[in-house]
Amino acid sequence: MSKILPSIDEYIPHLAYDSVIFGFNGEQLKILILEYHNTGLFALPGGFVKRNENLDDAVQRGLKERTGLDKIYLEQFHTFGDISRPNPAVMRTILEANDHKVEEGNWLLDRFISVAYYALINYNNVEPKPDELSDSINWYAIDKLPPLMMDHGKIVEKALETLRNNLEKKLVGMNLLPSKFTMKELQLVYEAVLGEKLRRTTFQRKILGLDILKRHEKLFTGGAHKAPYLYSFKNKEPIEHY
Amino acid sequence: MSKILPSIDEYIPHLAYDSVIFGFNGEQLKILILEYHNTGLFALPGGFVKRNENLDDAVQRGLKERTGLDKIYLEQFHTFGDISRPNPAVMRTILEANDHKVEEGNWLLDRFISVAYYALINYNNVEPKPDELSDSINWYAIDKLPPLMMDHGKIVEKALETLRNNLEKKLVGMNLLPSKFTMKELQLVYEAVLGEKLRRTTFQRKILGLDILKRHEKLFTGGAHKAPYLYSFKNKEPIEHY
DNA sequence: TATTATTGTCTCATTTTGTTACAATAATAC
DNA sequence: GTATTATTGTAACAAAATGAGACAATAATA
Repeated sequence: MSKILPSIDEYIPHLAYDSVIFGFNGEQLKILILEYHNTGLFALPGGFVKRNENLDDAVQRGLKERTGLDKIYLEQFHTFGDISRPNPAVMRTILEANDHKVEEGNWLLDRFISVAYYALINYNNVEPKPDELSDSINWYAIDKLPPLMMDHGKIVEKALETLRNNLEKKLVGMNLLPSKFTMKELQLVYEAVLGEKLRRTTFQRKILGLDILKRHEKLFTGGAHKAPYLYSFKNKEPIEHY
Repeated sequence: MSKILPSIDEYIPHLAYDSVIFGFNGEQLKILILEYHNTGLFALPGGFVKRNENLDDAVQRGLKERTGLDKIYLEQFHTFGDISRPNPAVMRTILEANDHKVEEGNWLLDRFISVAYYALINYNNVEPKPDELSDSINWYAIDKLPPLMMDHGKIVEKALETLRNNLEKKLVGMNLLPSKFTMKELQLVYEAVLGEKLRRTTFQRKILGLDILKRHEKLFTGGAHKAPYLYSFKNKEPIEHY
């Protein structure tokens, strides 16, 4: 059972990252949360930085291991560096629940500074995979998160705040939707992120006014009503077949 | 001459901070830049984080040592973590120019991840003090910076970008002006930060509309014209006597 | 062919912003 | 004193952006 722990020789001590991975299921904004074996502890997916690895690459690597997704839109939003934030007791609990013997002074029990990133991914492309210490990884709606360990609750809060503030600017980098989408779907994303309803006509006019969308064929869903157009972002190659 | 180098026992390895300290002289935005002894190298003021010290506190401490200012408006804006960023040769040059013998493997020559902060301070309250390794610290206008070492040029760029994006929101935390100031002075700050001229009447209406200013007595400068009012930010105690 | 739900667009009201104008000063020159 | 000058505070109107509602144009179904 007991796997090999990350070694201090391979990683930079005292430095970690945590990632807030946002996904969208069509109506709600969700986040990927890990649950550790036999501990009842919930946490953000995180990891360590190799000694010869760029910080950004370390996060991409962790994200790929967990979601299978490559070259994801990632944004660093804050570095958490209070002394109070790490909790050796929590770390020890996690490790021991996994049958690791943890000697006093193990680097994993030290103080950690954590660089936090958020990612916007397409919920449907993803097959979440737990890491060695966790028994599950699941999507949770942002208003129904379990209590998170250490300061991970604060990290999520700050991620959401940053995302809300930058929504306009980050629209284009957005990966929450498939490459072709309807105006309605885009509006739902906005509403899920901002947490408020928007007016359809104003929203449509504003988005079209930004001149960042390319219009494609119509989408016939079988509903008894006029069919909406599909759009894609001008700066991205749309994948054919919706 | 040779002072004692910071010891690995006291500080967290591989972790540093750099600060972009903005000041305003009435017309231009300036930044504090260090010059290292006998090297011709220019750098941002930075430092290390003590093992039992909050990250934010470390930056406050460094700022206080360099400017004498306490409890400054500081904002963390990015963490720079590329492997290419540190340059052991540069660090060795700096240390050896200060008559330090640097053994191979010294922690100061390692890779460093740097958390970058910017500060907004009142130019006139400040008596910049160089640190042990530097022979001078000076204000430089943001469009006339000397070539900075390592990635410090990029750090400044990103600081400016962040400041411009957040100007509205950070207005209140602003310390670029004395506690009482005229509308004209405030407009000059905006123009210096944004790098563009603004229209007087629109600016005035907009700022007053935010309802964050308290109006005080008039300021008589001796000019042959109507005297402007002095204002202060509602959330800050104005210091009497302009 | 009528009905229903939803979409794209138009119109008009409201709000915000851009621009100009102008009266109200503080000093100075006469 | 009184005219002159530079700058400020604010009003007034124009232009642009946004809010809110109306409505015709569909895709299905009854």
